[in-house]
Amino acid sequence: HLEQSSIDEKPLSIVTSEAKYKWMQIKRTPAKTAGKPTDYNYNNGTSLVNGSSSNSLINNNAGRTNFTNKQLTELEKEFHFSRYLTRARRIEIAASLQLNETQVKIWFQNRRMKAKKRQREPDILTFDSM
Amino acid sequence: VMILRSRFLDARRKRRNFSKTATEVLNEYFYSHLSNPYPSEEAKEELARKCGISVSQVSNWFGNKRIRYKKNIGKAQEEANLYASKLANQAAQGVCGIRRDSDSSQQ
DNA sequence: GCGCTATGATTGATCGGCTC
DNA sequence: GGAGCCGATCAATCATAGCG
Repeated sequence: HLEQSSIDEKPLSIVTSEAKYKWMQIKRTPAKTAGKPTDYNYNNGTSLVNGSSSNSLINNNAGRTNFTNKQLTELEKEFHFSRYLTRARRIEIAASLQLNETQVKIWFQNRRMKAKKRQREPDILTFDSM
Repeated sequence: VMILRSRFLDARRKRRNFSKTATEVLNEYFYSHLSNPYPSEEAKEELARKCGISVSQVSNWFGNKRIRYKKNIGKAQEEANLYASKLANQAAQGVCGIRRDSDSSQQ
């Protein structure tokens, strides 16, 4: 972690947004998920937004993957069965859903956090409007 | 049925903008901690209480704020200037409602 | 209403820290 | 040394709110 930024403290009285602090320069490495032995990027960059079609829509190279409804449904189903995956099960799921192991692992991690958050702050379902 | 379920379970469909005072409170905090706008869990709880929103919403707000602020660096930021002068005035008057970042923390 | 921008929420993926 | 997990965050995107 970065200690004080080189240009630390004391913004100018007139913040013309130029005085940058460390956090303003944070950049994350693009995302390396894509190509992994287990998955393939069919669909070159094109994407059909959460389609009802079947196959994944992975961003060509790096970037964020858009899971299909089918993939999400299966992952949810699995999650409700067990919140944690064994290595073996992860491999199976990844293969059947054509995702790589890391994606499945991360999905479960995020899903656990989501569940935890919902437990802390339950959804207030409002059925008005529709 | 599944379609309807997913449709209505998508919380994004129903959204309210925060009250003006809530936004004001959040902005005051953000700009008075511009060197490190990452409120602690306790600070988030305090802000949530003051604004009448949840801690998650406070987190979302800061997440969006930081990203959008960064995207606007270089462009004119009236809001930033507005709060900058507001803070300057408060400092001049010794107002201590909002304590400014006195340290140079990280992350 | 329509088009466009502002804004709150969601989520795949990254980062640092910790455990085993 | 390394893999997986957690908690926080990033960054892109979605969907609606709000304004002219």
